[in-house]
Amino acid sequence: MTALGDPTRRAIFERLADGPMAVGAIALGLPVSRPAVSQHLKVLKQAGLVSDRPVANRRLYSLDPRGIEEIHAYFDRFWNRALRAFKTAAEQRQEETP
Amino acid sequence: MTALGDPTRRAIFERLADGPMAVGAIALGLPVSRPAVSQHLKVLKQAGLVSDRPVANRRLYSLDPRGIEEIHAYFDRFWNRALRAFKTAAEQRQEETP
DNA sequence: ACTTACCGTAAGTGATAGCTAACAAAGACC
DNA sequence: GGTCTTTGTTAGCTATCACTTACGGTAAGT
Repeated sequence: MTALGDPTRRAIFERLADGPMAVGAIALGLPVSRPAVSQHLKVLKQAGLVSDRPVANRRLYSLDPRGIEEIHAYFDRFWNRALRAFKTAAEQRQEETP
Repeated sequence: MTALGDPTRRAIFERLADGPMAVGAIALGLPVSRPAVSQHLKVLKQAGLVSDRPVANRRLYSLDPRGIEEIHAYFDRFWNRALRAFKTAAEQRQEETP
């Protein structure tokens, strides 16, 4: 969650949604250097959001389903809790002004 | 999205999921000072994630449904895109090794 | 074996962000 | 009116972070 706070990291993350990519391909089209992308990928990997596998000369990075599922579930729970809070708040207001 | 990158801000955000709260009540129980909470709330408000209304001496902060819905929709789209990518990747692998 | 391509890591730098302390403003209560 | 409470704002400091440059390592191609 903290890993997605940086805009550049989100850009990388969204880019990977279309499929696996090599580091150089990601850096191309981003306004930062390739080592910067490497460091961001390291952070995303430690956060469990991406996974990498070596293929020939390069390393292909892909999204990690488990990390995404984790965030997805987190926001689902949160969304429900917020809805309950709104509901009870609405009920209380209705009791105040009958 | 960037607003939820900070852990303290997420703590405030999760705290507000149980219902509206005043600034002092939020600061109580957090390891930061009250002005820090005020600044975080300002950021969250500018991000459209919380809304405030004055009640007597204090200001009650609540979650903004629109902001939450926005993030929820974002992750839903992202989740679907990622699933499509995984599906096509699996199909390609199956073609490679028949 | 040599070169080229691709990637990770270390060191260093500039900037941003979060925090505290101090002050100012507005309402409630005597 | 005076005091207390609650909150927003500012200045200043510190630490963290994102970035670039430079280097080393590995695999493919000649």
